[in-house]
Amino acid sequence: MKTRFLIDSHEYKGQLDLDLTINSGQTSQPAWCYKDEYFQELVSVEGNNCLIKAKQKYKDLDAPLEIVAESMEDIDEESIRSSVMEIFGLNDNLNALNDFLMKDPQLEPTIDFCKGLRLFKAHNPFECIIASISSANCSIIRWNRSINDIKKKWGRDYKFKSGTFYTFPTPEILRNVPEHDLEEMQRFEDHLPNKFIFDKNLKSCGVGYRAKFIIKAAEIIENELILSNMLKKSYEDAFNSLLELPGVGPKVADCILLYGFGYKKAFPVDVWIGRIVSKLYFNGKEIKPPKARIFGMEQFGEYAGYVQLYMFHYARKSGLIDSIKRKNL
DNA sequence: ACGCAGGGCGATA
DNA sequence: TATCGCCCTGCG
Repeated sequence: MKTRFLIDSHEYKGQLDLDLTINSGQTSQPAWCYKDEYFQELVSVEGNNCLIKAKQKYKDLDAPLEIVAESMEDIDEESIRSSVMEIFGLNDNLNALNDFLMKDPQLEPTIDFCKGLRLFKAHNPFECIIASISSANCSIIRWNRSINDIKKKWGRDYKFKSGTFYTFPTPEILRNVPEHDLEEMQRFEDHLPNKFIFDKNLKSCGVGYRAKFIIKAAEIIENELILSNMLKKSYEDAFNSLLELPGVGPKVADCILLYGFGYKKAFPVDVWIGRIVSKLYFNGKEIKPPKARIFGMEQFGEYAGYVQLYMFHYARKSGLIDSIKRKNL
């Protein structure tokens, strides 16, 4: 089945910069592959895997969003549309957000730098959890590569004209993956082919010491059905239950809640957000992450997630980041 | 080359 | 309860 439709800018509130949204390094999933003018990714819609291709028809933040969807099964166009709206944050009212930002002199300057920037929501919450664990103490390109490696090695492959795409493996698959090459080798016992290359273990995906966290987290998630219960929980309960997962501390938990489950009041504080908050709201006096998190949640309320996204992008683009290298805070 | 950045964890006081 | 050294890899 192949479906093509448009989402017009009057169907959502505010603008959309698709490129910026996909490539702003949000900890939900790796950036979508860009090919033949479309951003492309394999997404599960109503349990069917479906290639979604997205582009803005012309270079304008109010341009209609063109969607092409390809799948084996027939999938209701409305379902695809609502998945796309969710993934690209099109249900968020950026006009209201701008009104909020405008009232705060520290945030008002972010508006010009972040036009059309939306929360890039995870299409697969489990992938988002593993991506967030992988992202700890790690650069964006590195965890992006790790997640793509994991998909290639243990996901199901789907071939389309524009290339081969992979699902993210389920928790039951990932929990059984060898942690390192030694373990991979041991599983072959004495059937080891000569000249064998050990590249189907977690460490070979560049996740480093996080490999055991990932395997253990996959095991806990499979056993305890964290995913389906998550949305019924209050933010605080969901936060605390995520902290039970190995490799998940406050920052990673907030990323999972924000990008994976849509809790917009989450305010993930990494070193940069910590420094930016210190600079903008505490005269440069160093505020430690736990305090910065509470401050952000109280100060920005339901907009906290967006404020965090906008602050970081603004700081990168405006040169603020260069001026807050720790020494001259 | 080689030292540092990045978040979480477990040990320390 | 706060602080510190370590985990792994890419980059300057």
